[in-house]
Amino acid sequence: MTAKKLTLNLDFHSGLPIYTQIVAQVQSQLANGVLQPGDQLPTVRALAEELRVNFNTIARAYRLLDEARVISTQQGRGTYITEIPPPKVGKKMKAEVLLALAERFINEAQRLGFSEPEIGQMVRTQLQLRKEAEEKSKE
Amino acid sequence: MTAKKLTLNLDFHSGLPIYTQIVAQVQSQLANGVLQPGDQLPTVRALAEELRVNFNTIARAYRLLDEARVISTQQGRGTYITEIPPPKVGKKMKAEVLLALAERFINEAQRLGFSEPEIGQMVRTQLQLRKEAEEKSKE
DNA sequence: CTTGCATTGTACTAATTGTATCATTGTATA
DNA sequence: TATACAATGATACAATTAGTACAATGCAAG
Repeated sequence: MTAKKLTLNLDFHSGLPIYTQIVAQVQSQLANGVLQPGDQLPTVRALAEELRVNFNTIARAYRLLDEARVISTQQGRGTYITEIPPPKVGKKMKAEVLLALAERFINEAQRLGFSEPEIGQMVRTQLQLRKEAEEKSKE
Repeated sequence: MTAKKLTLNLDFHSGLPIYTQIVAQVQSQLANGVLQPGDQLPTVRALAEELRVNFNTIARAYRLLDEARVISTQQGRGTYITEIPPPKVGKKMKAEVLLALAERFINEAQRLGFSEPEIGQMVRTQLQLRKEAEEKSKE
């Protein structure tokens, strides 16, 4: 078993759902390089025991991360950080698709208590970071 | 689970609304140190049964305390005395969650072939629409 | 190579908890 | 008394987490 330790810090009284906190921290640790592509995450049951929560809560977090292509969960095998960044296989360039995505994102953020300015600021920052990263990689 | 006992003394003939008495006594016990930040309060139903009152009355009291930032009520979880010490940690974690949310959204949009300017434009548009809707509803 | 079993994630359901909405009650006041 | 309004109650709903059973995978024993 080569699963990483995955140290998570949950706040049970923050008003944020456990599964949301897990998703956030895994993505954060991936962005920080603490987690690397190919790393195996703890099993849903192992992490559940460590965090003292039900393993379905972990499964829910993993499912969200899987849907976001951040990790790959495989029944009977385990869960791994996705090896290659998601392929850009855009074919439906329809504005409606992007609109729906944006609405889902904004709704979820607002549901969790974030204000519209906060949301806008975060998106601007993230897009700017990616833009800079692209320019740097071109050199 | 670890909910405090929360001994309240209600006077049903004082002319003071039940929910007002609950609010006052919770605040009083917090000031006295009987209740500590992080403590979990009884569920609305448990406290309602103990006090022989409808649980909506408890919910109303909890809602007022929540609006006063004295407690944090969380659907599906419970209600907790607000943690004062780690405002920094709380903020940091919230930022992390929003960041993760934004990253998921942007990743998915890019995976579908949308460009960064397109994504930014869509979010700006949606936020602007909501802002206008809010202002209109205020009139 | 096959079989059995342990490990791992999945699906579905149940339980727990707060929320929203409207109805009822009771009381003050015109 | 009639009416208006605040307090409380009833009911249905939504969000989160937990429980249970199952399916896929891999590995080791035979």
